[in-house]
Amino acid sequence: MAQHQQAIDVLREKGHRLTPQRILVLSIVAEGGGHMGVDEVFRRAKEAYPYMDIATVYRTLHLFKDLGVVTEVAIGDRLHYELIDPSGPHHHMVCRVCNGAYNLSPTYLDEFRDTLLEEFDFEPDLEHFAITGTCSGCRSGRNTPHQD
Amino acid sequence: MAQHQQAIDVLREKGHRLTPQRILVLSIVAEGGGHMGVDEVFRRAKEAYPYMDIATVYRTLHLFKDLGVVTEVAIGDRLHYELIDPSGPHHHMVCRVCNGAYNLSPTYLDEFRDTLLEEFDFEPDLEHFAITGTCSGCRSGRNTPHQD
DNA sequence: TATGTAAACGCAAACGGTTGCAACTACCTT
DNA sequence: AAGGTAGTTGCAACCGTTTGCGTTTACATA
Repeated sequence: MAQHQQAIDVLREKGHRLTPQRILVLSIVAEGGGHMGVDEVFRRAKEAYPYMDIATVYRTLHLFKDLGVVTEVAIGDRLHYELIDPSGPHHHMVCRVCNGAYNLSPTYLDEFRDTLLEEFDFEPDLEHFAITGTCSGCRSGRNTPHQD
Repeated sequence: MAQHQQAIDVLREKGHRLTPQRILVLSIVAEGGGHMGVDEVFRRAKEAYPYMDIATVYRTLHLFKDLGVVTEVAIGDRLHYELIDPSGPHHHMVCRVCNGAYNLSPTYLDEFRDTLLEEFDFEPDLEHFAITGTCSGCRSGRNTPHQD
């Protein structure tokens, strides 16, 4: 535990209340390791505390995102959440065949951002950004497709 | 009219039925010029044919997308549709302040695609892809924000 | 032109996500 | 430690979108 202690401190500092529901959601996201879908967070939260409401999960995750303690990642048409990465921000590549997710350093997008700024004076939002595509294994037919 | 005659031919060739509803939706999207939200398509369709159902609009737009006669563009959290551009595919830059949309030539993303392929053997789906950000006018404070 | 059949429709129910509201509670003040 | 209050919760209603299903209809065939 205490992997997310600083996240709790951020809550306090910004004047938000430390409710059991918030601590529960935070610990679930923290323990999950990678990014986690809302349904998965809700399922685990309800296991621990049966009165947990899905609206509370959504509100809590949005709050954490606004406070910058979790990052929001669009995978397919669903949003996933993960504890902010202490090793710095990164993007995601998600394979639409096997659903595998890979991290991508922001340096690969920096060049693209610079081009849009120079050419069009347009500042793109590329913060927490998932690129869908087909990964190496699935392109070669080595992987078996994932169902869900 | 007949701006979308070839789209109708594609329907016939692929063995789909030419229903009045499909022709209506197609002509609405074609006449709209730029990209159009589902609600706008539905509103206009219902004006012309009051029995029109929202489910039919969704199914029809999805069919047109699969057939490649319209392109689907995510603007904010809603999908918009436009007739396939005869001058070739393009991406969109959408300003999150004023909602303005700008076309972007694929050449700007080609380099990025090549990098991902070379470095990770990952083939990104960048076909019809909208980049959110802040446009020139809004960055300088010249524009007034759009409400909706 | 009449007939048969699968495709497409309209409707209603269901889905994931958001919002309004009354009840509750974390936390500040005393 | 007790009280007051604004922030938070759970519930239910709602929104945009999708899906299941019985009915209708476009189109192939005769």
